[in-house]
Amino acid sequence: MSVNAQAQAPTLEMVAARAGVSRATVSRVVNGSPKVKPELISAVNEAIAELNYVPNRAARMLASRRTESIALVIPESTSRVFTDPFFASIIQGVAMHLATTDYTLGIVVASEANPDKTRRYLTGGNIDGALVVSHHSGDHSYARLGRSVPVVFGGRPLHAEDNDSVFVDVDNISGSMTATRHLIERGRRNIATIAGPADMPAGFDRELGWRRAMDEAGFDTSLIEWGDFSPASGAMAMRRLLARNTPIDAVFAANDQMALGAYAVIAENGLSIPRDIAVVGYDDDALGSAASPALTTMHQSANELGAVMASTLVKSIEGQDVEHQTILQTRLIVRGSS
Amino acid sequence: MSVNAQAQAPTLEMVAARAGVSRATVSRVVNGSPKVKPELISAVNEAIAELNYVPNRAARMLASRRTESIALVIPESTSRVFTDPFFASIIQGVAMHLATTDYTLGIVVASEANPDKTRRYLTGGNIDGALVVSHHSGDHSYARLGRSVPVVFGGRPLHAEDNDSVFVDVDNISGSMTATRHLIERGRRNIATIAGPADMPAGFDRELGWRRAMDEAGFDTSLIEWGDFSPASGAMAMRRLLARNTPIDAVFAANDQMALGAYAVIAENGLSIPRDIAVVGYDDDALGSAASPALTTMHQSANELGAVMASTLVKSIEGQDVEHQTILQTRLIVRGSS
DNA sequence: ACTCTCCGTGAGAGCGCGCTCATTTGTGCC
DNA sequence: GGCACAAATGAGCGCGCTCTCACGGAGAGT
Repeated sequence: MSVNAQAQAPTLEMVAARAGVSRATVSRVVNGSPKVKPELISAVNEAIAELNYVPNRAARMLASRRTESIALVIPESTSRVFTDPFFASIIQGVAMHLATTDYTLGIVVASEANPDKTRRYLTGGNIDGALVVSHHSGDHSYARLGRSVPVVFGGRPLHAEDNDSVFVDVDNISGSMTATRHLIERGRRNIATIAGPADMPAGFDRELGWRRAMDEAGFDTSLIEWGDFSPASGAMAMRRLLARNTPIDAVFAANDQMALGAYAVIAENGLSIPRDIAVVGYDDDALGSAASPALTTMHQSANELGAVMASTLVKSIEGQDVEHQTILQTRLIVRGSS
Repeated sequence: MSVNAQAQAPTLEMVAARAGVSRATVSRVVNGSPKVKPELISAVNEAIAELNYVPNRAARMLASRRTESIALVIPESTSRVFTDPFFASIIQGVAMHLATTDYTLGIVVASEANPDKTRRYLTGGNIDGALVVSHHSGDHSYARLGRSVPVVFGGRPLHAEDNDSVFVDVDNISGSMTATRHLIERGRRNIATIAGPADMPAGFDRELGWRRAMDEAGFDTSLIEWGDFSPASGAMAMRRLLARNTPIDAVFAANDQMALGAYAVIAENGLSIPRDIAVVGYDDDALGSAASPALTTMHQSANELGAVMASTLVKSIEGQDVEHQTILQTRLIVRGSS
């Protein structure tokens, strides 16, 4: 297969000849310049339609020095990037927003062989802007990138001096406070948490929110075990919590997957949700609503995060003013498990 | 923010001057031409390193008439494309493969305002190849696209005359036969299915596989209800099945989400999995393994599908011979629910 | 020793478009 | 009716690169 005929794609020149005008005029029409006679506009448009003309992206980039493309930089191991549903949603969200624009998306996994080449690519005029997302809040090594090209970060910067960089984040701290307070309002007192890794903002902040809400209420914060956000790790953490032989009447898990991992262990131990132990998760995964009982959770959308980041970046590329910080709110979804 | 300095990115010309050679030689080195004196190669490489040179993508595209970018065309409504985890995984899989190449990904949602413009874009020399994925097997309206540019389809083509097109598919039929036979081997006889929509290949084929396996064993195929792949629809389908008051000792659900929806209903009715009703799902969702009991399922990966499609397309763009049909195998994962 | 071949290199012509600047055409005013 | 001025259009250069082709020099053959 694939002799890739490709014929001869129509060019500006051909359209111009057909419409009886100059290239410049066609270019003006294509780019919506206001100062072209209406009759010429329609003549050109006709020619465009007849020839099935579409501007050549490469030529346009070269001439205008704008690439209409942005990079999504993910400083994580390749395998991680491409197995984690969080990143899948981010990518989807970014792609979703860009679909409404003329921008194109390139994905860069930064831990690739040649880190320098990555940086050169990013600063070498191949992209109009970059999105940087990582699970690890420490990784703001791309902060300097912002000097040569607009950058939007996903996740709060770790260092104070980064406060001139633009970022979008989900409000993990107040989200987990909300979740924990909800359990407290339900009359629970011995509220455990299955936390995520402390070196990820989502892990660290959600643990922090739980601590704050517990402190606020004057409750003990020793009931904590850590997982890695996988269902299996949630199950193991739950097992360790129960093994303490301390009263536990509620669990706040840092994500739904761990919460559902805990479900199984709670059931194994002959306990009932929510009667004996109330459970609240985080993320509003599709399956939380299908679990039995349906899982109470905090709704947040990586999808939305990606879309907002993309939209912020595009605005900033186009010279509009943008918020330096955008915090996406999460909301509590109460279901049967609490 | 964003005064976008962008300085002056080094050009081929500058590298040439610095290395004391001509542009052509630098170009040869950059593109790995075999016929350049070793000493010049290293001189050029030095200059490249010193200047931090990276080739300008746009210029390269223009001159070489190769864009190094491919389109992922998804003829579905925008909202569908960007909420369905199936597509997220496909995108991720494609991106994963392309990350190992120099290709860039553009996503096109075909139901956009201007279908003609989409087609013109695809045939207008803006991409080197296209990937077409849809849930709806009927949608091979892009078959003709293959004449101007290499195309790889996700999913089996519906029409026989399409058999010269290249596609990659997961083996839904034999996968669901395997799942059903597994239940039969476990001694189940009244095996129901919760099928997916018949206008999607995944729905249609998985239903077909169940029928074949049931026919093969001489069992009755009347125990069928349809859902839309969502957990809620699985629950409703299960409810309808139970309402028939016919003996049911197993359920094969066309995906894990519906299977887990059924879990809840089975529990509500005081039945036990797998003692009273064995359950098998499809897809190997992360949560299936965390459910209680863990869900037996068919493993398949949209991620892999995307990666294989991308790899096939790139090969075909580069003139290599490719399989016209690639069928990805699925495998049974036996867990506690059967 | 002279020509022939071949390999490595350089010169230069585009690729299709945007944009500046000169030119043409049209309009209003004295 | 002639002039100034504005608006609309066209001519042409250059973006950074690839690629063809011509050229120079080294080795081989007669």
